[in-house]
Amino acid sequence: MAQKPPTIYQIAELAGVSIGTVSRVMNGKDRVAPATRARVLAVAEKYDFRPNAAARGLATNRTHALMMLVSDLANVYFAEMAKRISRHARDAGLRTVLADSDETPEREAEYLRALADGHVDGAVIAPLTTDANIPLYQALIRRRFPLVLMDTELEGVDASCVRTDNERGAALAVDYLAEKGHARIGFVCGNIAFQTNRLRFQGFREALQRRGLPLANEHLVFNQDFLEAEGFCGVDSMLAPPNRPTAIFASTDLTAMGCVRTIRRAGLRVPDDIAVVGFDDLRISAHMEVPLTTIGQPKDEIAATAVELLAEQLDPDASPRGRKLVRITPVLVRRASA
Amino acid sequence: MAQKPPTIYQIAELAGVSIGTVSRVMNGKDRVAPATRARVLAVAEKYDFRPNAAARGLATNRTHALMMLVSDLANVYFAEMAKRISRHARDAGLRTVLADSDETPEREAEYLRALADGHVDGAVIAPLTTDANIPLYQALIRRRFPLVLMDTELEGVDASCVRTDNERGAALAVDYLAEKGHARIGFVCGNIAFQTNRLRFQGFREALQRRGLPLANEHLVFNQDFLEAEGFCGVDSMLAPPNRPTAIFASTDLTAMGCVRTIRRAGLRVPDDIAVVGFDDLRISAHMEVPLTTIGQPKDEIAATAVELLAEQLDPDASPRGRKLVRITPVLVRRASA
DNA sequence: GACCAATATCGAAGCGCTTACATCATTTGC
DNA sequence: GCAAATGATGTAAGCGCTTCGATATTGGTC
Repeated sequence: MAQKPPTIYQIAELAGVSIGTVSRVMNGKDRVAPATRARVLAVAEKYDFRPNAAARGLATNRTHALMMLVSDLANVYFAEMAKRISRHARDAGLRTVLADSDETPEREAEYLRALADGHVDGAVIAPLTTDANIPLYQALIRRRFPLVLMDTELEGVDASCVRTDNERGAALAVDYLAEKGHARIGFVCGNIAFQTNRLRFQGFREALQRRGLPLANEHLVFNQDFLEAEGFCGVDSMLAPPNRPTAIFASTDLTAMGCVRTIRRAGLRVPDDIAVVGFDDLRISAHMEVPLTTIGQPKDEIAATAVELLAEQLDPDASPRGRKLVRITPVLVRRASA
Repeated sequence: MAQKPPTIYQIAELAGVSIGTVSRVMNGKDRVAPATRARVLAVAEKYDFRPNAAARGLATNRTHALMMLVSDLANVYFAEMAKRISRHARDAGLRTVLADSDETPEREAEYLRALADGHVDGAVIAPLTTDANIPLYQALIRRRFPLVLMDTELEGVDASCVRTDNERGAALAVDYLAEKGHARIGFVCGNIAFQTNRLRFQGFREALQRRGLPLANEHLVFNQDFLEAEGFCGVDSMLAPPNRPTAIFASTDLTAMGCVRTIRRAGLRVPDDIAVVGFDDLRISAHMEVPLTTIGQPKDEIAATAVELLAEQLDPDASPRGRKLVRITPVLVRRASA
């Protein structure tokens, strides 16, 4: 076990002041005579004094930490987001406590409940797309627990939310493809359990309609299980010659990679025979054998906004909480696959 | 801001007992009359009572949290490890606080120093391979702060450590390749700044010697910058016909993917013209266009061991701390690339 | 030089828990 | 039946900090 670090009492004693004064210099809010401040600081430095987090938390009811709850940390997208959230949180003076629900509502519930024990001040959550935990979310909101939803909104949960404008992103993809002359565009959907993917499909369909482009059922694939995350994408079904699409929009880069792989294995070329557009712009997407053309989520903007929205709610003297929905506009990233 | 949750006093009052009793039933260690326990539990349940973490921490000097410090959370390998660590930690009753040093010693130092403020009980750290922060590590050890190093050992830091047996892994790769008849085996090293990669190189060279296989300088590439992480791997240089290697061992799957890509772009086939073996066995490695043959790190075993080693140190009545080095034996995963 | 407003500092209460010890009520053993 | 042991619960002292009201000090002012 660790050895006892110095407490505020010892520092006060050593600096010849009261603990109140030490506290004030450590927090730098109140005025303290420059000489005193210097003396205290010197002692604190010398003994490597760090105010105990628990004691501070108990006294102020603030932990300076947030929980980041995602459904699968090993998913590249979430990993990238977690990194960014934790960086922005740090810049805002907050630590990041990690929580991975492993795509199970039970575990998500567990973490949601744990929020009440006060080990964090608030949470940034990429919720599972399921109704199971809606009541828990609502309870948190009712208690005015600081909360920001990321990526997916929750029906009946009046929380702030940041997400990419998925519908718009899908439209971007369709427009790009259409302008390149593609008339038969297929859609391969990542795990349909995610709201994100559903919205992308919706945006896709609408964009098609807007342009008067047809959508054949056999040009539509919906994935369900987690395997999709690795790019088993079921695109094979639409590769048969007669009515094959000339382009495919995949609702996720991971899915898109699966498509490219399958298409090439079938002896077809990307983008010559079939063009592929993904969504997300993961770090690795630029480095595939066929660098992926994709709809890029401005990840850093999303992360920054999420932390900002949370910080707002954390601010004790802020205006009354208003639900905010921030839609971030995605961007077309042209590379080789389309 | 959040609304006040109930305290132990209110629960005690409502259940008609003293706070001591409530505390005892919440912690379940001491004996309490079954009837009383039931009553308290009922009240606690009804009011959704959760003992305040800060107060608990202050009283017990335990936070039930660990810090997981890595150099880049968006690196797939670390993301996978973080997920696993956090799962095992959770199973051991610990939360995981995330820290990403972004590969800078300064930030690493910052987090190392933060450990002293007691917001976590211990740390699992994948250290940067640099001498810069050795003194900080030593200071932590001196204070007997619970610490487990992951993946890389630190000269002069007497801490427990779990890592894959990198030398052995490299030997595995060489042996496999040699037995397949390859005599000219090249080596492409991931970021040489990492100890991990250096050890893999060392193991590679030794295995070659042991088998009496030659190692030409032009069959050796060392990467330095972070780009390597995405698979820019500099393998092009050894693709010229006359003395081209027939197989390549890449010290990282990410690097191996870069190799495969480059090789195929050059119009050569993997594994027919050049076989490629990677190291790590990432989740995506199985799903590349050419599924990667690789040396698999038993990630879950590493994570479990790390948490275990830490838990040992956390246990107040454990035997005196002894430094432990646990080497996990990697495993050859045969797929298509070699 | 007395008085007042600032300014700097002290002192103590309190944050919500755990836990050692005290207390009280039962049993048990003889 | 009574002392002692045993078990259940209450009590209160911290844990290390923040913060608010009280106190001490300083420097102008007239």
